[in-house]
Amino acid sequence: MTRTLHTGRSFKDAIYQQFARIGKAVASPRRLELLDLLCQGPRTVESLAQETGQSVANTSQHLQVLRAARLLTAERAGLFVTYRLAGGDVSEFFRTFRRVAESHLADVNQVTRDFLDERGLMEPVDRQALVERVRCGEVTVLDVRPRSEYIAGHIPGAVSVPLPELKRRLAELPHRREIVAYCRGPFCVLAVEAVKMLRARGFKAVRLEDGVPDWRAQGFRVAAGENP
Amino acid sequence: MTRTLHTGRSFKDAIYQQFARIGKAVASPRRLELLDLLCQGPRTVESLAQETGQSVANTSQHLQVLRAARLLTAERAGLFVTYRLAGGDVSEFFRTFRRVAESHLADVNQVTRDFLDERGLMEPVDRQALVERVRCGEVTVLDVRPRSEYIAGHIPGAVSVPLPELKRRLAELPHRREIVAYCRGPFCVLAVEAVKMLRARGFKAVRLEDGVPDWRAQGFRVAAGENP
DNA sequence: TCAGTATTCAATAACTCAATTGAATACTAT
DNA sequence: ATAGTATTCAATTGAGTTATTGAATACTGA
Repeated sequence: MTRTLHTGRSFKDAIYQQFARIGKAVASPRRLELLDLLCQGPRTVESLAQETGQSVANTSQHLQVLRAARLLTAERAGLFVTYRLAGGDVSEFFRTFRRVAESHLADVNQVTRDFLDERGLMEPVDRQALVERVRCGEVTVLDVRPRSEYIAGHIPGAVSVPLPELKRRLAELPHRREIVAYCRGPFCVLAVEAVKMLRARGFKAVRLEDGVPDWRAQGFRVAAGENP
Repeated sequence: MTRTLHTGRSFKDAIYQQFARIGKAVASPRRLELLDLLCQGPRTVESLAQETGQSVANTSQHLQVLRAARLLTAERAGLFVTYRLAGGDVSEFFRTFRRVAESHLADVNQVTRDFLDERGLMEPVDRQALVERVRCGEVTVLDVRPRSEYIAGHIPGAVSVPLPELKRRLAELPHRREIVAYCRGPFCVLAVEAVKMLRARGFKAVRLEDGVPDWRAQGFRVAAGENP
């Protein structure tokens, strides 16, 4: 009766080996960063390399690993190759992954607190109320990510002011009305920097922790294109 | 202006490195199998080693990796150490992981088809209707997993008949009424084997692809303990 | 065709991981 | 205490992964 000892062993081995392709793909910090960035929208190899501070060759190789695991697709357009998520469920997967890391790894919260939790920036924002207040013009929503990410998808009504431009575009912002700044998500520094700068100059600013994928996952509408 | 070139680089590195702890934990087929088994309920090291066909030492080491990533907790009781999921969200994470693998890796479906999709076993079962029919006594639900997994959690009304016992307990089963067999989930062979055996003996049997975690995730009640 | 640019490939060296082995530890029951 | 069992540890080996480098390829526009 060796039967029960290896019931479908070769099948199990094959299945878990396939599953591990996904696991191996998300086992490297570099690749997780690339995946996170691609959750914001499609990008070329070079722009990803620049954003992450890696060499182009290294970035290209990591992207190929992610593509081999079918988490990304690549498309050549002229000189450039654009990578994008292979589907909406990949973005959901990344969010689940991030949530597990967040809730199980105390170190994540420690690191985050050390870097981000300054000056009471962590007040939670009521999303449903925010939608209403934007519609009434009671609040200005600021998207401080690079413009290409804004175009790929943004919170309806949000104004695009990439962080590097913020300082010289302060005149465009209302001094009385509340400003809600958001960026890529809970672990992105852009909105935190923006809020710090705005507050230092007397604006009434708070941070929304959501990124666009989080906003979408909560069932809210997402706008695409150049306009708010 | 080197500022923008490495905005919060050390923070990002720290965060993604933490995320990668989870990724590395699920990068090994062996560990994924252990995680899958633990989604069915707590188990000791030795029973996991036996189930997976691995040495106890190797199993113990993999379990410790999963524990270091905070996906599992361990508790000693006498001679035995019992490992269990560190939280309900780990089970949800595994389900998401599995779904991504399933929908993006064509090979997973190929392998599954080769092993499981025989004799039209793949008809889908209507879950909501199943709940009703169980209540009315129109159908018998068979849990063919090991008894300990049944006790840890099962579909309400289901009868526990572990696959190795099925052959000699056929007399307990109704010949007219439909039998729905389930096991650990869509990639488990137990229920498939059960249905094959039952059909060969003239029973009217179908397979429910869900495992208990899937059943629970769909919002259905799960029963615990010895009784249906 | 040629120069120029974005991306990929191939080879390498440093590093990390997986499975095995045998020994050590933790605990129970006698 | 002692024997016996479950688990963990430590050391080893071979395999796999990462980042780097320089060259090759793919494409555009003159």
